[in-house]
Amino acid sequence: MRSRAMGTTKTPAAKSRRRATPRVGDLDLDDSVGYQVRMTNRAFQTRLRERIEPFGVSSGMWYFLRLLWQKDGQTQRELSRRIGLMDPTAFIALSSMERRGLVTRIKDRADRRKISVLLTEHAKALRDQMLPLAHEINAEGLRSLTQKEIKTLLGLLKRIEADLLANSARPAR
Amino acid sequence: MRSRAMGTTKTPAAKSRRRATPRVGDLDLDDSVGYQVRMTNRAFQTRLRERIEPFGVSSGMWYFLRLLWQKDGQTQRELSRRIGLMDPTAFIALSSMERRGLVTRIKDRADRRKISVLLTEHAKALRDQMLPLAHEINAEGLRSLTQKEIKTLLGLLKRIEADLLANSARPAR
DNA sequence: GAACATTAGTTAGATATCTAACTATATGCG
DNA sequence: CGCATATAGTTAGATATCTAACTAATGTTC
Repeated sequence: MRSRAMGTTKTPAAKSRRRATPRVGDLDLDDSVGYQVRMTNRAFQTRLRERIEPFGVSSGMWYFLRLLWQKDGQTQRELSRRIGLMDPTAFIALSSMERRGLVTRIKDRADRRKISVLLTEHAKALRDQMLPLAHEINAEGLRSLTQKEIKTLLGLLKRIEADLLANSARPAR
Repeated sequence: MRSRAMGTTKTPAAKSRRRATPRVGDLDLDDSVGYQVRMTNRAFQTRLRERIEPFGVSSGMWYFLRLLWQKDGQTQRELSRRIGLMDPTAFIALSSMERRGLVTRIKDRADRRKISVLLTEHAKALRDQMLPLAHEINAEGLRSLTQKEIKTLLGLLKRIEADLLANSARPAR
């Protein structure tokens, strides 16, 4: 367990000089939603990586595969927008996917700026093996939660995300 | 809005060839807790980065600062454990913090394997300016949530994290 | 007390992600 | 038409993070 109220107990090591700055709110990490979201995310990422690496798929490729399994032939821009990643990130992920033989990229002849991303037969075949993994990881992480709690959680997280993105300094992507 | 049920509606663009692989559970990203946690985390990270970069502090350094503001002079290992990062990650973060004049590192004379990390005066002075930022970001992200909802959220996230880490393939860190 | 095991830190190499700035193509408008 | 603007993709460079393998110091055990 992470200790709480660390700021107020006088541990031996924290001795003498501690009175230069006044206590300012002190926000314990245990009570920080941002911190906890980060930790939970890392736990998910770690499990995901463990499961999918044996298939030669990295965690960065996973969400692209899932979108492409739903609808093949999307452009890089469409994919990056849907996943919520910046274009360069998508570019790198898709390049490495091409190198690993998961996708091919062909120029759109109607609009030559666009590039359609197409699954290879190999990547298509992975679908039935790999989609169940998503269920497994969810089952593992959510096994102690009721359906109702899951709905609540998703709702709360979406509200937070929306609120954070709402008054962005930047043009909201 | 991200579209749901994309796998079952026939969008014009999805035309002809779509019948190679059978439908297997299809898990929409909108309903995936893992995905949503990831998105919410990214939103937090982005806001955090915007706020703290002007102070010459990167998001990776932030959690170290917060721990050190609570208790100065911890070892790298203690810090990485508390934050939940691997040692090399902490090493890199602390090295860059040293380069930027936020911390100094001195060898423990009793146990010369250990290195104590100490805040510089500059980093100590940042505390009062920067801690309020954490409140601001929380306020921004959580403004539509009640205290009760926040408690619920934290509880659910911690349960998920614990469940995911519980039956880890690896020795649980 | 010498051999083995553990602990703290580090190095190396991979992936994931961002911002900023660039190229190429397409579109719109006077 | 021809220039200005917008869009799709790319490149460059920074940070964050991981695993694996290494060094150095300490602790343990017979």
